[in-house]
Amino acid sequence: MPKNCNFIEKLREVGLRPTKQRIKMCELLYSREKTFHFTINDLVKMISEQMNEKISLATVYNTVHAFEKKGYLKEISIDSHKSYFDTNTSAHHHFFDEDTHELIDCEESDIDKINIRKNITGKKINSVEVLVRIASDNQNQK
Amino acid sequence: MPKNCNFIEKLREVGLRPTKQRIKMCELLYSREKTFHFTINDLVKMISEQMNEKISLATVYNTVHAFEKKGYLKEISIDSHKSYFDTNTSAHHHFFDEDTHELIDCEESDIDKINIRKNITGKKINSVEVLVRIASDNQNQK
DNA sequence: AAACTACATTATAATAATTCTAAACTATTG
DNA sequence: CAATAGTTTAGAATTATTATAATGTAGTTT
Ligand SMILES: [Mn+2]
Ligand SMILES: [Mn+2]
Ligand SMILES: [Zn+2]
Ligand SMILES: [Zn+2]
Repeated sequence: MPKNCNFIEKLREVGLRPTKQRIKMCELLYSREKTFHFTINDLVKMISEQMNEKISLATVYNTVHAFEKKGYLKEISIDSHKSYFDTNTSAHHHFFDEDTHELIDCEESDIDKINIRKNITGKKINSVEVLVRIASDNQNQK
Repeated sequence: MPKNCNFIEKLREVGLRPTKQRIKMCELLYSREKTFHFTINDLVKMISEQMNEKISLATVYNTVHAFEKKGYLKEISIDSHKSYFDTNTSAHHHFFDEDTHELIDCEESDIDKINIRKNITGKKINSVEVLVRIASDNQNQK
């Protein structure tokens, strides 16, 4: 997604009508310097706090899924009780903090390229992603 | 989990009362040669098909979570729309077939040991697991 | 072995997350 | 400025999961 952005054009490019609601959501999701992770709940809060107008919950779901389908968002399944989305849509690795339930992106350089030796006939590999579960190290307290 | 098994003893060992329902579920889950993956729905079907008596849905949930807490089952989050459990409770890697939504265990030898170069202060690594998403290779059709 | 107690099971209700519905609205096309 | 196809909306419906509270049972005590 671009930086300063003509979101209207970006939406048109993939065949999504640039409605008021979609443009607002683009602004919230893609105006930051860094990509980030959020839940639908987070996003609804962001919208109601930072926007004057309301967006129907159904539209938030619709729009998130429309963006996901168009490759503007990626769904991350880590915690079966919570569904995360990621504005970084490339295949990448994550740390998941089991204390805080925080998702942290892993830099390319933090993990060596992974070699899959098994070949499943008729199937191609779409992505290879690592999940590193972390938690506070209580061993370490002196 | 053992092979031929005194499930009663196994349950007692971890402080779970060996009730009729729990023993039945142990039989379904731990009498097979190979470990396997299932959803709550799968399990409910298995129970109603292979058992003469019924088990309340609440008990299925309670028992699965009791087993999970005691380390007899592991929850696998891969698809936010479905919650999988695994009778293989060790940390291990998976293939996920995006066509069939099938989870396949990855042998130890199929992926090299993963080296995490990033260190997050105050946090220890609990597990490192790889998810390889696969799908049918349509390129390959002649 | 009867009684006791703590824990477990059950049917059902409640909750939470997500999707559906159908009417009202709006961006785009001609 | 129609006409049209796609979109938003409030609210209903659906689904998965958890809570409730009455009943039942395993393990222990007498
Ligand atoms: Mn989705
Ligand atoms: Mn769980
Ligand atoms: Zn990420
Ligand atoms: Zn597995």
